[in-house]
Amino acid sequence: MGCVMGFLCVTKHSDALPAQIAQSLLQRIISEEFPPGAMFPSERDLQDEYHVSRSVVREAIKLLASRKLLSVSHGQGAVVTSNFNEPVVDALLMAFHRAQIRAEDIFAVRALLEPHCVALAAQHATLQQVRRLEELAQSFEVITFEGNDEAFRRSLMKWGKLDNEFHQLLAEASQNAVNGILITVIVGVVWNSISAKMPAPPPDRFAVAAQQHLAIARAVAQQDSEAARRAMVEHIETSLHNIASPNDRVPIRIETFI
Amino acid sequence: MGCVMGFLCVTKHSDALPAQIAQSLLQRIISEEFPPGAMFPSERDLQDEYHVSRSVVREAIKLLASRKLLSVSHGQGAVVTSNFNEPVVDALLMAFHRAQIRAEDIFAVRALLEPHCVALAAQHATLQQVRRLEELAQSFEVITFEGNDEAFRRSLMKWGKLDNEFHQLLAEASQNAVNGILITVIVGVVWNSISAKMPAPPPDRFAVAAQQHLAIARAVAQQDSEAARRAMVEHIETSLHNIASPNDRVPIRIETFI
DNA sequence: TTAAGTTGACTTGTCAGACCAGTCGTGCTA
DNA sequence: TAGCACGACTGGTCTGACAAGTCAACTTAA
Repeated sequence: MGCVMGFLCVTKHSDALPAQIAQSLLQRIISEEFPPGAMFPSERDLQDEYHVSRSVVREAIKLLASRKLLSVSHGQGAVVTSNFNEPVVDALLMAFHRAQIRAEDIFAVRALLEPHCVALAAQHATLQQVRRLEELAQSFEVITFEGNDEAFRRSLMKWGKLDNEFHQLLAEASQNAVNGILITVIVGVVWNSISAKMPAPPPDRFAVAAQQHLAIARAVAQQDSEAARRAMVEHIETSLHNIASPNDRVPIRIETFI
Repeated sequence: MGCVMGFLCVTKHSDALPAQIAQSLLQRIISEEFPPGAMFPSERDLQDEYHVSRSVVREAIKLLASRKLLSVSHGQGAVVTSNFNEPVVDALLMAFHRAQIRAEDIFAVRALLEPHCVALAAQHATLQQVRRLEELAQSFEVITFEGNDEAFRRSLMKWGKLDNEFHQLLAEASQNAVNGILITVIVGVVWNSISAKMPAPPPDRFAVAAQQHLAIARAVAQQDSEAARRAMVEHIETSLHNIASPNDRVPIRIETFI
């Protein structure tokens, strides 16, 4: 009763039991006692271990799951996911929606971050990263945007997935992890939100973007920072026009937030 | 039973009741049916309204509270906070800790974002914003960093609060809300995390920073974008040396995460 | 009249135990 | 051997009870 962690036995019995247990569990996740991918103890087990009721355990688990640190499924149990970027995307999406951010503003920031980042990447990218980058850049070309709306959405999703990886890879190669996380997160916001509602543009728009991806990859491969920077500036500008109108607000997709 | 929103009555009874209700409530928060600061319905009321058990309602509320959209206190009830930036700070803190971000990397990104931002602010700041900026810049000077460690922490906290507002105000004045949110969030990370563990530096370090704040405010007041940019570059550099060693990792404060 | 204290009607927090509802492996049966 | 039924897990929901905190209205004493 109010006795957390057994021996630790917090006597102060007036404070958020679920939060305390969630904290304890989080610490055990961070310390890799429960490494990513591992099975999490069942609610009944935790109930016994912490000597609290199952409701408390459930709320604690819910707390962690809402941060996407656990993935729980009915009948099976919970597994540790240790997903630390997605919660940022979710929260940022919310903040952007709240502030009625325009697509234009997002791309203005990207136009600041990414050229700088790609210039760094041109200096620091490993051979392996360059190879993957070129591979990715080439795969944009084979995506076709013909057909009805449903086919367009499918293609768009494929494109978005590649685009995510492309920009994320560049960010990683820049050797500044903050850059990496911010760009990953912002690109995530763009694809999670804005692009979901974009109208189908003329197909050749994407051909231009595909060429730009190739140009960026080439410049990075040649370690030409300035060319890379220029190519990225151009690409960001094109992207804005491709996937949004400047005054588009960030639409919220509540279903992904909870 | 499994019948959400009364008339809506989702017959599919196999999926995350609490999440559905949290979604519904979130929508009602966003639509300002429950405006920020307003009292939230009690658990029993919601239980009746949605025709589910209290456990389900509690979990739904917990979901929203964990996103800091509600603030619930024992015996009183829950109030709507609509706090959309803090969740980003929390999540980002987590992501940074996970990626073992160095303080240096954070300040490298600030050195990219903030000078650009302050240059815009110099062009777009309103008279009111300029006044407040100068007011803030002056109040840094009167903070003294003498005395024992506890006194130092108190002064540091006061400084941090002002610093937060100073940089946030500049970000707002830049007229790019994305910039505003990102900078607010990053400054939040810095003050929430790194500065909590900083050792007490020689007091005159802060005097230099105070002077820089004044220089920035002056440049913005004179609408001199370039001077503002230069002053900010210098300031960011000083700040890094003031509040962290370059190789400091972002420490995690789990207690604030849950 | 005023100040302090008590009571009661709220609120959220926790507990216990029951049952429903999925998932998966075991072992029986055809 | 292929397929099915069962049982032993898992999480999901419901119920009703009580503890614990808060606040306002009401009483009581100065």
